Amino acid sequence: MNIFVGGLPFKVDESELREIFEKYGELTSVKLIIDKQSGRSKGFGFVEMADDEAGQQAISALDGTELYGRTIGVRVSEDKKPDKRY
DNA sequence: GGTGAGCGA
Repeated sequence: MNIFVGGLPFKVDESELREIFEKYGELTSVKLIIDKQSGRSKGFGFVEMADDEAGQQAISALDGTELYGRTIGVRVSEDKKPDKRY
């Protein structure tokens, strides 16, 4: 399941994001959005978990919690691509 | 820099 993660401190990277969510289940994908203008984190990212129930638990456990002094927001992500058929 | 939505195989 795809998960949106916002409110991240600009100091975290994909490796840290992965470690955080891996505590609740196996991850299949981790994407931390990097601003190409500055090369730094945009403060949010996406995490895909192998198990849907584990993803729900991760959202419930991590949403509203603090990370490096910042309160993060974790939500379910619908899709990253509109459509790829034609 | 802040409540945010990814762009590559």
